[in-house]
Amino acid sequence: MRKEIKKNAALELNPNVSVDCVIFGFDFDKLNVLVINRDGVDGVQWALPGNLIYDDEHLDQAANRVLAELTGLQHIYLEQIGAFGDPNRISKESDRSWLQSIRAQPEARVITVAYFSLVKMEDYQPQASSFAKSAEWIPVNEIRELAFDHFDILQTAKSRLKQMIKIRPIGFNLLPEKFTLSQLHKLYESILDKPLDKRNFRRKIQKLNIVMSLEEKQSGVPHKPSQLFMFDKEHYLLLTQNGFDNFGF
Amino acid sequence: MRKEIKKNAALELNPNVSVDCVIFGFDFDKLNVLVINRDGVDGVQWALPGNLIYDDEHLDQAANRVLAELTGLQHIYLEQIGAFGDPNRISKESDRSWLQSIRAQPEARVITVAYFSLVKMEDYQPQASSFAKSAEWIPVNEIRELAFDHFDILQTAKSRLKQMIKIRPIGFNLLPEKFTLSQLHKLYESILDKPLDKRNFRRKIQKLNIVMSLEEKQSGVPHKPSQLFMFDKEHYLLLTQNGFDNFGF
DNA sequence: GCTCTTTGTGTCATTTTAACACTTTCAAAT
DNA sequence: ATTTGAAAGTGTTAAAATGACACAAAGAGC
Repeated sequence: MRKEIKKNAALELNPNVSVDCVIFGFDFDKLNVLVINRDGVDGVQWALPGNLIYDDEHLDQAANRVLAELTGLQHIYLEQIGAFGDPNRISKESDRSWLQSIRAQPEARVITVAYFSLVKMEDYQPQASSFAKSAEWIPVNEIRELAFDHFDILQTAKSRLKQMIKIRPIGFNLLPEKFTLSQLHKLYESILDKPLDKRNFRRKIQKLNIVMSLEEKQSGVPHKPSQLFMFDKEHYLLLTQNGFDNFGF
Repeated sequence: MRKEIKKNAALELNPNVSVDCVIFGFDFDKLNVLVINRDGVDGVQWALPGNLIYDDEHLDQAANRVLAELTGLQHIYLEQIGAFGDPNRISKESDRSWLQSIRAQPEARVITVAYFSLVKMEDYQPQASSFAKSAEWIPVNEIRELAFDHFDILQTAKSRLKQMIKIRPIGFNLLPEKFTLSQLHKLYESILDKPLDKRNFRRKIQKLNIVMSLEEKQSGVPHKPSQLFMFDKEHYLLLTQNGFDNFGF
């Protein structure tokens, strides 16, 4: 596996530019992020899935490819966060030695372009491959440290997400087709990291016209079953494109 | 001049990563952007000030350096917009031939990291140097075409600015120390590209507590002189850091 | 049929918004 | 001295949005 990467690297990997992906997933309780454990690094040290780009590759494509290679996740809409590139970003010894083992030019200055996305956890069982020893969902709030400058990137992604939630609808990507308003509510609370009044939340969501109530209810739950909803794709997309001004909580 | 750059390039310029700067200025009437005309390109074709980074240089520093080298503008807070890097971004023949004349590796794949900033036009008289044949303020709305993918970058910067104006105070960087509310009003209209009700605007601004009325008035104007204001730096900075939720127009 | 758990719902006081027009002040021209 | 032109400055009102708050309904399991 690693050999194949090295071979390509010799041909066309750009030694100076990499991509890293922050993939958020929601387990109906809290936000999680997809991290990998690198082959060849002792002990457990999580990193965001990322690697060098090819010379003739669009950045967005590179992000999708790298994510797929390391975790198996495919067909995900990735949105750019920005470029990170402290020339001294390789400060940890474990990062340095790992690069020695995997890169043709381990000392090269690297600029990394970070991407993020929101996905339904249930639809994406991560499958580690390439230099990823494992790939797992970890609760965002439990993460204290990551390889390279990945912790910074994660923080930036989190705050970008908080910002985004106020100007665009979010949820379509994080929830299953049919969902309850309580789940959506919990999702917003997880992202904003604060409690939201249930009734006011429901009022606001309904006014956006992005959810359609189904005829169907939850079943098998040991309490009053919840009404199920779907997103109204047309309105949802419209708001995604145009954004909205006043959705502050 | 060009020779000096080439020499440094041979030593440590990173052939794959550049920075570009979108500098907005306000002339009390409309938004302008700072562009250069490149030496060695026939006719007039504007470009954003930008160039390759050095290998050991922070991205932010590189942006500041390049901006200073090309236009003379210094000590400006630059904020990152993101990375741009279509592998086919060099589509125009003029761009290609210009790179041939100036770069050690003119065909190299380049990722550019874009920055933007807001400045007081009066404080910054651009002084072209290095490979910039000229450097000028051009009204944003008159720009139809730029070199490379700079037009895309400009569009992104504009929309980022529109977004930013809703969550942070803006003006401190674009207006002189003492200014009138009408000037601030016009600035907001220029950025949002739509008319705003005068009374409602003033009410909103006052409620933010970021402006302090001075004892002083305009003089020499052929109409009722305007009250002068200053920004209340403390409150202004506080809001810059914390942002605000509801400042939609 | 009792218990447990989560769903689902309305009101009211306060704040925010958008729409709207006329008087004041100065410089310049007559 | 008077007039003219041009921008500054100011308040009200109706409609909409916000935030705070509590209890009945529905199902599963025992």
